[in-house]
Amino acid sequence: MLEKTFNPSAVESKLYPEWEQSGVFTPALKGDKPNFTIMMPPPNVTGSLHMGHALNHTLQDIIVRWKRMKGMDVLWLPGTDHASIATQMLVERKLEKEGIFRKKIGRDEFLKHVWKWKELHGGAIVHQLRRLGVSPDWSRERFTMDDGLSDAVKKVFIDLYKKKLAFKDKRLVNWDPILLTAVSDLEVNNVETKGTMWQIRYPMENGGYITVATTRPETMLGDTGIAVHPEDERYKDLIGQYAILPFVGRKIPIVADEHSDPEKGTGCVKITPAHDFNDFEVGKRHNLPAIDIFDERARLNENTPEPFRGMDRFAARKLILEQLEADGLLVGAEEITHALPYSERSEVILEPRLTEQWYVDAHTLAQPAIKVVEDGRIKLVPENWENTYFQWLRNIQPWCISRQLWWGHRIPAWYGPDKHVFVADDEQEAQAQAEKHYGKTVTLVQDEDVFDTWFSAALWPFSTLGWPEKSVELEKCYPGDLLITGHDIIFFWVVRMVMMGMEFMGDIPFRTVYFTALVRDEKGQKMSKTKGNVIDPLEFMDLYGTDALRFSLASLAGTGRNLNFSKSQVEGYRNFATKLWNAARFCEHHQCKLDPDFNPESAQLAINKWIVAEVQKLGQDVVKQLENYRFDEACAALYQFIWGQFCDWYVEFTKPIFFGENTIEQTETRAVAAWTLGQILHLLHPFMPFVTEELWQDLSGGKKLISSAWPAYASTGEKLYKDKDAQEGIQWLIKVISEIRAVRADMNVPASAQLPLYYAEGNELVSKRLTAYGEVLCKMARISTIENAGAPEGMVPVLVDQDTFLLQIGEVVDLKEEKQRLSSKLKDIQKEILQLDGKLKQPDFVNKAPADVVEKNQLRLAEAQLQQQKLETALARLQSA
RNA sequence: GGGCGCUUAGCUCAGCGGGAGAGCGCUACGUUGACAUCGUAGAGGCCACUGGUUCAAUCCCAGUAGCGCCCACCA
Repeated sequence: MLEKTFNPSAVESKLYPEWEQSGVFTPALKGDKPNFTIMMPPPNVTGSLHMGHALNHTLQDIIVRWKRMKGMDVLWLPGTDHASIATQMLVERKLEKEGIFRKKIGRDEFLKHVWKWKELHGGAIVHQLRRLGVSPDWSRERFTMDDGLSDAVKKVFIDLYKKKLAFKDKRLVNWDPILLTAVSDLEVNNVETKGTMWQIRYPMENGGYITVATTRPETMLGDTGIAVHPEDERYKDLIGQYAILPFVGRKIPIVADEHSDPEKGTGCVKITPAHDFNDFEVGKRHNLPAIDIFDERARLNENTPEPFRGMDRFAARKLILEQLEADGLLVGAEEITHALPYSERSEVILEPRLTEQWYVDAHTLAQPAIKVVEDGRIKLVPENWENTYFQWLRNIQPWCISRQLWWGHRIPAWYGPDKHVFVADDEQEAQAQAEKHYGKTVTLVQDEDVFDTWFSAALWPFSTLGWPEKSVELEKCYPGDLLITGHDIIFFWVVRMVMMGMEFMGDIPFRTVYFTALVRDEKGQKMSKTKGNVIDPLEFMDLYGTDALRFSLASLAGTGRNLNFSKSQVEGYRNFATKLWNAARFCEHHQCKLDPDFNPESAQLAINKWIVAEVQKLGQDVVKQLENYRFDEACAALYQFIWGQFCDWYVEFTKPIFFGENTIEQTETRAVAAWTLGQILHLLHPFMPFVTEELWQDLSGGKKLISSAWPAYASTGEKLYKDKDAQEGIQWLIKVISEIRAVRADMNVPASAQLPLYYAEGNELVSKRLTAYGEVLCKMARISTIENAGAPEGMVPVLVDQDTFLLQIGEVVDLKEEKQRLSSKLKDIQKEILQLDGKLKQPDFVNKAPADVVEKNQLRLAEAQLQQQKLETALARLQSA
C-alpha cells in the first residue's frame, strides 16, 4: 500500500543505501557488453555541494542511469581533487586559530595535519553527492593524491622533461604576496578599479626633464630605462641620452620602442623590467637590467634606498608621491579606471615577479588538441564553445606548473651544489644521476615546490584507470564517452585533459564534452557569499525532495550559458512528483497490477489503444532529446505527458470503466493502466530516481527499477504502434469535452448542473463516436443525456470541427451574454478568413509556396468558413428568439 | 581592442522560415470516490528597434540600442 503522500526524505534515505549496496553502480567490465564511460569532474576535497555541482551531477546521473537501463556496462568514476591552494589555506587558517603555525612546524608536520584533516572532513562533499541520488561506482573512487595517481603525475613530468616539454625558466609570473606562490594566468581576476595616473618628471643627465606617466609610482625604484616611440618627433633627440632616476640616482637610458604609444600619457614610458610584463619584454629588447625591488610579501627590498626599504608597496607609493610633490617632480594626476589583477584565491592584488619556475610547453601540446576538435573526433556541446576552445589554444602561453606550496605533488627534481637539476623518480635515482654527472657523491636538495593542481587533474581520464600500469579499466574505458562540466573550467581542465590524453595515451580522453550553464539566482546574478544570494541545494532537497531539485535543474538545462534558478520552479516540480504519486495511488486503488505476459498492443478499447500509442511516442521523444543532450526538452515532454495526458485525460477516461460493471473492460484497462504507469516510471527514472523507484517497487512487487530494462520501443527509428481510429477518436473526444466545458464556463453555468446535449446533424462518424464515448463524455462534461435529435429553442451551440452540438443550459439563457460570446467568436473567425483568403489570392503564394503549405491554408480557410456559417446561423436564431 | 551570447506573456525560459508556446504567478468558479502540493475555465505578447532577403520573417542577413560573459590590454 502506498502512503497517502510521498515522503521524499524517508524514501531517499531508504533507497540510496539499497542501490549502493546492491552493486548496480559497479560495472562488470567483462565480456562483450557495450560499455559507457564517464569521468566525474572531481570536486575539491574542501568543497561543499553547491548548485553547480548539483546541476552537472544531475545531468551526468541522468545519462548514466539511462545508459545503464539500456543495458550498457557503465563506468562512472567518482573522486575528489586535492586542491592544493584551497586546502592548504583552509588547514593553515584552522591551525593558526589553534596557535600552530605552518612555518614553525615545518613541511612534514604540516602535511600530517592536512592529511588528518582530509581523512576527517574531506569526505563531506562525497556524502552530499549521495543525497543527490547519483550513481557512480563508489568502489572506484579516486583522490588525486592517491599513490597510483601520484605515480602517474611523476611519470608524466619526467617524460615531459625528457622530451624537453617541461623546463625550468626565469620569467615574470603573477605572484601572490599573501599566499607566497606563483599563480597561473587563469587564476587572475582582472577587476575594473578607480585609480590615478600620475605624471612624474625625471631630470635628464644633460639638463632638463623628461615626464613619464604611471599608475604605480613605487615601481620607479626599479626603473632601468625610459621608452619613447621611434617615430615620436617630440622625443627623437632624447633617444640614447640618459635620465637620472630620482631617489636612486641611477642613470637610465632613453630607448626607442614600439611599445610606447605616443597617444597615451606623455608618450614616455618608464621601464621596470622586473615588475611589469610589457616592460620585461622591452627590457629584453634593449638589454636593460631587471632589478627586483620587492620581497615575497611585496615589501620594498634591499635594492631600494632608505627610507623606502622594508615598506609595504602601497605605503611606499604614498611616501614616494609626497616626496616627489615636495621636490616639484610630480606634475600631474588624472583619475582613471583601469583593471587590476587580483588573485582569485586570496583576493589580493598580484605582483608581477621575476622568479624561476617550472613550465610546460603548452604550445606544442596544444597542436594535437586543436586538431581533434577540428576533425570532430571530440564534439563540444553546445557547438559554439569550439570558437572559445580554438582561440585560447591557438594563443596559448607556456603553462607555469610549479607552486610554492606544500600540499600537493612535490616536484621530483633534485639540485646539486651547483644547482644542476636531476629529474628522477626518487632520490635514489637522482643520486645515481648525480654521481654520474659529478663523478662523486654529492648532497642533493629536492625542489621545495609542488605541481599546480590542474597538472594532476589533467591526467584524470587515465590516471584514475591505473595508468601507467596496464589494466582492464584502461583497456575498456579509455577513451571515455562523455564529460559533463561547467564551462568555467574549459581552459583549466578540459583542454589540458585533451593535451595530456593525446600526448600520453595517443588518443582523445572523451568523445563528447557537454558544457553546463552557470547557475545564477532568479535575477540572473552570480551567486556569491558576499551578495548573500547563494542557494544551498541541500536546503532544497530537504524542503522539496531530491527529485524535485533534479527535475528543476534538468528542466533549466537548455542551450544558454546561464541558468537562472528560482524557488517556485522547484516547488512546481515537487507538486509534479506528488501528482505522479497520486496517479499511482489511483491505479493501486483500482487493482491495476502488472501482468508480464500482457501485450499492450492487444488492447481493444480506444482509450487503451490511445494511451499505449501516446506513451510510445513519448518514449521516442525522450530518447531523441537525450541523444541531443536537450535535458530541458526531455523534461518538458515527460511533464506534459504525465500531467497533461495521463493524469488529466487517461485516468479520467478509466473512471466510468472502473466504476462500471463490465469486467472484461475492467481487466483490460487495469492491465493497460498498470503497464502505462510502468512505462512512465521507466522513462522518468533517470530524472526522478527516487519517486519512480519507490512506485515501481510497489507496482512490480519489489523489482528494482534502477536495474530494469529501458523500453525497447523508446529508441529512435523503432516503429511505433498506431491505431488511427482510436487516436483520432480520442482526440475528438478531448476536443468536445473541452469545448463544452468552455461554453459552460462562459455562460456561468454552475459546475454541478447536469445538462442535456443535442446533436441532429446526422454525421455518421459523430454518431458512432457519441455512442462509443457517450458515457465518459457525459461524466467529464457534466452532460445528463445525449439526444440524437433536433434541438428545442434557445439552445447554446457548441462548435467542434464541422459539427454543431446544442447545449441546453436551463430555463434562463442570458441572451446578451450569449450574443457577445458568439459575436466575439465570429469576429476572430472573420479575421482569420480575411488573412487566409488574402494569402490564397496572391498568385505568388499559390505558385511559389510548397503545395502542402498551400493545401493546409486552403483547408484552414474552408474550416473557418464553415465555422463562420454555423456561428451566423446560431446568431440569427438568437436574434429571432 | 578581440570573441561569444542574450533581448518572446508579470517572472523564468522554450520555439527559430508558413496557424505566437510552457512552467510559475494572476483572475473567476469549484462539482465524484488519485491528488486543494488539486480541478475547470480565463486574462495577458507591435516575439528590443531599423532596414534587407523571401510569395511568406519572432525565426535568415545587415545595422542600431540595451544587457551579460570570456580573452587581451591599459605606462
